[in-house]
Amino acid sequence: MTRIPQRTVERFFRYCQFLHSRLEAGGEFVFSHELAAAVGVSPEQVRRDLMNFRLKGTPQRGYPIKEFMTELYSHLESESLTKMVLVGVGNLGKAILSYFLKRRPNLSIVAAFDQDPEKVNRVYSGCQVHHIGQLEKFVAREKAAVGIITVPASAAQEAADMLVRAGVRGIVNFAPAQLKLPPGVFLEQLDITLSIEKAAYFARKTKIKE
Amino acid sequence: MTRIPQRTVERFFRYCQFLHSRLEAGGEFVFSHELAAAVGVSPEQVRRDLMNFRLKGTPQRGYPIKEFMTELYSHLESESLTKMVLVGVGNLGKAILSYFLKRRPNLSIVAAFDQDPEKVNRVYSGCQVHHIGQLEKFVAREKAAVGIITVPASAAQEAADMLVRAGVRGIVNFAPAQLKLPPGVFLEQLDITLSIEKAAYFARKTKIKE
DNA sequence: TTATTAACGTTAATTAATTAACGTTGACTA
DNA sequence: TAGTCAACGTTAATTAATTAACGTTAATAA
Repeated sequence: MTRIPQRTVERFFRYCQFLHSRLEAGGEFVFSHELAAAVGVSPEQVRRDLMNFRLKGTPQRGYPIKEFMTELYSHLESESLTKMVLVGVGNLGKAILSYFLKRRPNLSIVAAFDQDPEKVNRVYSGCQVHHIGQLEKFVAREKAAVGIITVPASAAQEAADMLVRAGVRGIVNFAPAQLKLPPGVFLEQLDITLSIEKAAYFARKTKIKE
Repeated sequence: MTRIPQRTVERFFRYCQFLHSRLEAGGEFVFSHELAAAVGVSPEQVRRDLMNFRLKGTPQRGYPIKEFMTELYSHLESESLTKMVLVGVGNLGKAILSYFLKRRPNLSIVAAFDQDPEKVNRVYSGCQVHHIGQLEKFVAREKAAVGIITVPASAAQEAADMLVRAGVRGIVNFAPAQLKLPPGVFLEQLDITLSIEKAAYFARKTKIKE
C-alpha cells in the first residue's frame, strides 16, 4: 500500500471523530464539504486525503460513512487491543485518564504508575495506579505498546528508560524535556506550555491580516 | 522584516527553553549541534532557522546566547505583559495553571473561570477562579489577549463565543470540538486524545524501518 | 432524451519545509 | 606565516504538503 502522509493521518483521526457522531445520528453518507467544515480544512484537501485510502464516493451522495470507517480503522488501528500505560498521576495524568475512559474500542490505558504512596492502589477513571517500581515488570508482561509520560521534566528520561527497557514501541511525552530514545521507538512530544506560548505569539501577530 | 516560517517559530520556543537553562548554568555561547541535540533536529536545520533571525555566530564559539535571547524575545514576545485567561478548572485546567506558575516574564494566566460554585473563589497555583458569568466583563476590562479553553466539548463553543465577544485575539482549545471563530482570531487546536491516538498508530507502524 | 448540475477524483501547479552541498571564517599550530 | 579544521552561513536541490484546475459522473428535470 502506498505510504500515507503524516499530516493526512493526523487529519484522518479528526474526520473519524466527526464521522462517529454522524453515524450515531443515523447518517449514512457524508460530503467532502461537510467533513471539511467539521475539521476546518478545504473540501479539496478532504478529497485529496481520501484518495490515499482509495475511498470512493458519488457526486450525489458523497462518501459512505460505514465503509469509510471500516477502511479507516483497517489502516489506522490494529485489530487487536493496543495497550498503553501512563506514568505520573498528577493533574494532567488524571485528565488524560478521564479522557480515555471508554473512548476507543481498541485503544486503552491499562494501568497508571506513580511514586507517591498516597496514589498507589487508588483508581482514577477506572484505571488502577501501581507503584513505579512495578512498571517494567507490568509493561513487559502485558506487552503494552505505548507509554504516556506525565511526570516532571526531571524524571522524564528515567521514566522513558524504564518504558523502553520494558519494550514499548512508542512514547508520548508531556514533560518539557528532550528524551533520548533508541531508534525504532516512536516519540511524540507534546509540550502544552510551549503550544500556549506559540499561540500567544501568533495571537499578537494576527492583527489586521486574516 | 522577512516573514518567519511557522515551523521555525515553533522550534524557536524550544531553542529558547534550552538556552534558558544554559544561560543559567553560566554558558555564554552555544553551537548549532548543541541546540540540535537539545531539541532533536539536525544542526543544518538550526543554522537555517537562525538565519531567519539574522543571528550571527562564529565558527570558534558558536552563537552568543545573550544576543540570541534578546533577538528572539524581540521577535517572539511583546515588551509588555500578555494576559491570558483559562476557562474550565478541571484536571487539565489545574495542570496548565501549575505549569504557568512564574514561567515566563511577559506571559501569564491572570484569571480562571468555572461554573462550579465549589471552585469559584478558590485559588489554584496562585490563580484566582471566578464564576463564568464574570468572564466577559473581566476579559474586556483586563484586555486579556488569549483564552485557554479546557471545558468539555459541549461547552467549548459557548466559551469561545464569550471570549471573542470580550475581545481576545487568540484561543487555545483543548476540547475535541471544531470551533467557529470570526476571522482575525487565532486558533490553536490541541486535542490531547487525538495526539495519543496518533502516537499509537505510528508506534505500531514503526517496526523495522528507522 | 438530453441539458443541467453538484460533487467527485485526478493531475498539475504552487508553496512550504527540509536536507544537502559547499564556500567562508578565524583561531590554533607547526 | 601558511596550513588545518571545525563550525558557520548561504544557496541550491529535494521532498512534502497544499491549493487549484478541470474533466467525469450520475441523478434530476425539462
